[in-house]
Amino acid sequence: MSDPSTSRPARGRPPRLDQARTVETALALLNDAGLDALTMRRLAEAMGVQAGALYRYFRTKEDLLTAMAERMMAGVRGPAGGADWRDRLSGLAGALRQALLAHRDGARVFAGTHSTGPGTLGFAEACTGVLRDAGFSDADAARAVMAVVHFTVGHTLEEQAALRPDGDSPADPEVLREAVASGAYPHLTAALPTLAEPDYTPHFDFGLALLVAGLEALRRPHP
Amino acid sequence: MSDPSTSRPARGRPPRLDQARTVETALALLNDAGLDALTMRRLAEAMGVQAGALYRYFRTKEDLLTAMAERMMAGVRGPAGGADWRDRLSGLAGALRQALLAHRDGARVFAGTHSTGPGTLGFAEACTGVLRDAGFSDADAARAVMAVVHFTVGHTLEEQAALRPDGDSPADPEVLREAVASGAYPHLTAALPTLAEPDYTPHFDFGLALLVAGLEALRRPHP
DNA sequence: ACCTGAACACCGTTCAAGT
DNA sequence: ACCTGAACACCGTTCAAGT
Repeated sequence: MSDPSTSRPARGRPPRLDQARTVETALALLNDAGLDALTMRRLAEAMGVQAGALYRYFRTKEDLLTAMAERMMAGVRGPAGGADWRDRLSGLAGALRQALLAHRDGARVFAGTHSTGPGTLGFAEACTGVLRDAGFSDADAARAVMAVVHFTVGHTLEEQAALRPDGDSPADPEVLREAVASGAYPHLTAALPTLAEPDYTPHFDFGLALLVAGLEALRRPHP
Repeated sequence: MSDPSTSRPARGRPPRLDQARTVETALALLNDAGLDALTMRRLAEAMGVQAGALYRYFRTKEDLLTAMAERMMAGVRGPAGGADWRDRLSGLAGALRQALLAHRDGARVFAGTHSTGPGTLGFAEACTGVLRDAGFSDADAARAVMAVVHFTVGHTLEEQAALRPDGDSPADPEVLREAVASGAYPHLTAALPTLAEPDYTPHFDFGLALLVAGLEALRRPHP
């Protein structure tokens, strides 16, 4: 029952690779080049190794991406325990958004994987705890956490997609402005100034406030 | 100013390919094999043509995926105009979810593209119209539509990911059950029966109701 | 005008062989 | 035990040449 990380005799040459350093390098490569350019070969090159060597530490590329998502979730914390449940939940959702924004294509990596590591589960545990402690039922707390996470991921997916314009085709708000100029979309025309806003934080805060207000209404059914 | 679809002399051999049929075939292939197996070569084979020929109709694979997303959005309608704004908005969000669920990996295709076609814009116009007609400000209507769409996409992404289990690794709820059994996640343990629920419709309805209730609260600030 | 055939520059993954 | 080298079975995309 000895801890292998301290007691293993380290027979043979010390490895040039390990999971943690590889994940860290992969996240750096992600930031530099984006998800589409993150290939096993390029990652191997960054580690000074052949591509095949990576498969001693990750069964598939998907496993690597899952480890990257788990690493992004490690250390995602909301405000301290004293705060109001509304602020704690909003804080956790905001911290999730920031964690995804911290790496290029972070939301895409997160949405494309299903980590069950301590970072991811700890975050879900914290969110659920805030709502259960606030008096919500187990089922309502579970569903509310799902709603908040799904909204946050959906929002950040869009935010990061808008963050890096297409290169060849014109930016999204431009196309929208043009299409709307035909006069066929009067409501979108009115909404355009807000839709074309480059700062996504107010959009996120608005949606999150909607969810929180909805939860509040759940507890005071008769206004 | 003649309509080219009727007046073009059709010189040369009639084309064996066209955009609409190709998109239709691609959506069928998507349903059969999933997004990862939808390659230009396989699509070409299904159309009885070489892969290079597709590039006469779609500049890139991304253009094809965008056309597929636009096709999925065509004909997405909510309930008729008489209904209450709450029901109309919920109906539109539900119709969006159903449109994404109608094709395997539909949410992934939608989230990965940015159609500015009439189907997509028409849907956004309808959503915005419901809220503006209900008296919400242009900015609130715009942000509320974004929140509803982002929640719906995030939710359906998860729903479709859960829909087809991994093959090799055990299903997600199973892993969750195991991790939670360690006792380190008391709140998740309580939430587990709901989180592991295979029917996602109640989860969707709950999140959507939260957003709608939040919008209601926006109009009656003092309960 | 429309499509073929063949190529280019890549992928993820596997595995015998070296050290 | 750890990594190399080389291969396998693919990709998206381009483009001269055929019809």
